[in-house]
Amino acid sequence: MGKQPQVLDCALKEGAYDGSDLRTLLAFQIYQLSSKLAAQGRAVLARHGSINLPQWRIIRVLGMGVDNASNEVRIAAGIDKGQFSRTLETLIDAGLVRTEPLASDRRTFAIHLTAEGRALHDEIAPDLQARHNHLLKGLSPAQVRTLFIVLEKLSESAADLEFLDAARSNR
Amino acid sequence: MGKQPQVLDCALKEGAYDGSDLRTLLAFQIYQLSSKLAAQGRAVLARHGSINLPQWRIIRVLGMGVDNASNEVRIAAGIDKGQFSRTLETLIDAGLVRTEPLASDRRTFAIHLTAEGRALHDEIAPDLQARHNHLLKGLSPAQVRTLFIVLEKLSESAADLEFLDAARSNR
DNA sequence: AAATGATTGTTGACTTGTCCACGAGTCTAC
DNA sequence: GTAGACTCGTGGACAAGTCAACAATCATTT
Repeated sequence: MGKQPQVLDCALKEGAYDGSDLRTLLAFQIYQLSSKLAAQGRAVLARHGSINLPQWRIIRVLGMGVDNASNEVRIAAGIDKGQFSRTLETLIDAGLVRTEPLASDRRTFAIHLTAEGRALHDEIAPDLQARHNHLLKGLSPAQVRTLFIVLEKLSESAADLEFLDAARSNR
Repeated sequence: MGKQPQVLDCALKEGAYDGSDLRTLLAFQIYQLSSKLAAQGRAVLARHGSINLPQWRIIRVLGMGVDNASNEVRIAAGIDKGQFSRTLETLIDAGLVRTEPLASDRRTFAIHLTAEGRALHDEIAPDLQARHNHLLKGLSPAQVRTLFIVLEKLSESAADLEFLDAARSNR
């Protein structure tokens, strides 16, 4: 492991996070981390049968009781409308969720975990909790707190393109 | 924007980053951020013609002069072997890169940006630099430094499954 | 020198993600 | 009450990503 420095080496001095090195290209690094986490997540799920990541993301949202209205669940899961529709269909076919119409808005419906879906959620969640703990164990409490604050800010900055217009008008 | 708190609210007290709330599920948050950054990146690239994100990732690695050997470029770009092969083919067809055999290892080859590829890189890079700066502008220098240190640690933790065995043996 | 194991790139097959059109339904303005 | 704008879900089409088999090549072991 001597070949893999634990922290960015001193060639990257404080302030030198300007993207001039691949390791400081934020979008690049987030993409690579996301891919690795997805592969790790798939390996965990593979030990619990054939459920896939999109399906788990929906089960997780339902299991946490965030909301049951279809559009709210989809938004919380962060999934495209078309993909959500198709993935939900596979969960219904597998008997893991059931839906019921919403009287308040006939375009939408409520989604609930079935007993089987709840059981699968409760079976898988501990392993993903262990993964979560594993990811955080090398970080100090202050680093963890900063990380989540920063992720929230980045999520907002990632939602707009105003920087392009600013760049264009500064020429 | 009042509906979108700038920082995690006080329901998430220090230490409460255990994944019990969707906002503290690290893999989930990284996945959502990565998707948003990809969409933002596609919007930026769309202003420069028809190049796509996988192609840009390769051009960026070549433009930064990290390496030219095919496998090293692929690893640096973080792309699957099959996808890399296909994406490289589209870059060659578009006249943006050229390859030449490597005498030292006849399995591999060197990849170079053509003049046209270099010009495209130089045209696009400022907009993505502006995006990078936009992402970091709401963060303090200390937060930025912590972020990159943490991303590196997470990248390592994301590469193994030892936590599963540890969890199983603790039962 | 030959056998064996590992690496690298291509290709096929499939999964997952994105984009869009459309229809049904809701909301708002008049 | 109606028209127009907008939302929500489905399905089609395509792009992007993953997985694996195979062949050629290199490295290691015998």
